[in-house]
Amino acid sequence: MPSESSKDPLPSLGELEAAVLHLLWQHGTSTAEEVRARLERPLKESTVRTVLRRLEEKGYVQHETEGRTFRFFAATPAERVAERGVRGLANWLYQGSVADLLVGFVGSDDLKPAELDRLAELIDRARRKRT
Amino acid sequence: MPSESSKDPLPSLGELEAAVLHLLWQHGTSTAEEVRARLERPLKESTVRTVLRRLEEKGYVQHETEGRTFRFFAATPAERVAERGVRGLANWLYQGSVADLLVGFVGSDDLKPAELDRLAELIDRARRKRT
DNA sequence: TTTGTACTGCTACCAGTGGTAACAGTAACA
DNA sequence: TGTTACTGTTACCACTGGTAGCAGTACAAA
Repeated sequence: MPSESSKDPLPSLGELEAAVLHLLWQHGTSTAEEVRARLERPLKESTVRTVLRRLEEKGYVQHETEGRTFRFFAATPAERVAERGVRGLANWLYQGSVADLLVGFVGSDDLKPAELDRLAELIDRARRKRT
Repeated sequence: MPSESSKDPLPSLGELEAAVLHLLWQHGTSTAEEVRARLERPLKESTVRTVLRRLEEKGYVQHETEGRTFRFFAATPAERVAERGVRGLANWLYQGSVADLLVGFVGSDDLKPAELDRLAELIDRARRKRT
């Protein structure tokens, strides 16, 4: 897949950037030091702050100031990233048809019956809401 | 989304690489010159051949020799790329659960009614088949 | 036989991105 | 007032992807 879903507003992420964003999703608002402490890799704090700043420039993260300390939080929920990703793939491979993209999955053994049920219900609810 | 679904065997593609692969999917086996002629951008043939070679190194493309000419073709069908892509997203965002990925996606209100309908139908069919 | 043409093989260059980090400045606190 | 905790800025390096030139080689026409 292309590294980026063409020119949509969510740029792609490196591995470390992704890991940091994950930590923010998992643990909520955090300081740079907290993020650093949670990372597997032993990194300098300046490294972590650079990554956080880049994530912020890319729009994935925001921060608020508490005293003189920055507290970072994810500006983009995982669902939105999921959506962008799926839509990017669909655009790239199937002229934007999400259904075409997912045909293979829904038809295969990838989804357990319970999951299918859950999806069906969600979709039903979304459809009702939209009428 | 991360530029690559971690360490899976299908590396990410640049924009031109993606365009070339698309042309191979669309038109089937082609020479470098044919690919070049079909690209919107006016590029030197050596450029196109470099791209083809890189795609081959990455495993997306293969070639056969016809006389002294290389004929390139896509080694990976679009469906496989789709699968890798979706699975990569699921791994990254939802510990591998494609169902969770879809749940977040469907819940995000961003699907058009027509897409919802098609998805609903796909899922319905899968459910019926599975009983 | 020579030479032009059509290919491939190899190499290069440059810009952008991401990982990693040092260093300088500044506010606060002991 | 010196140390401590932060932020701001800058740098460096590796890798990737777009773009392309040039050398070599084989075949075909003259």
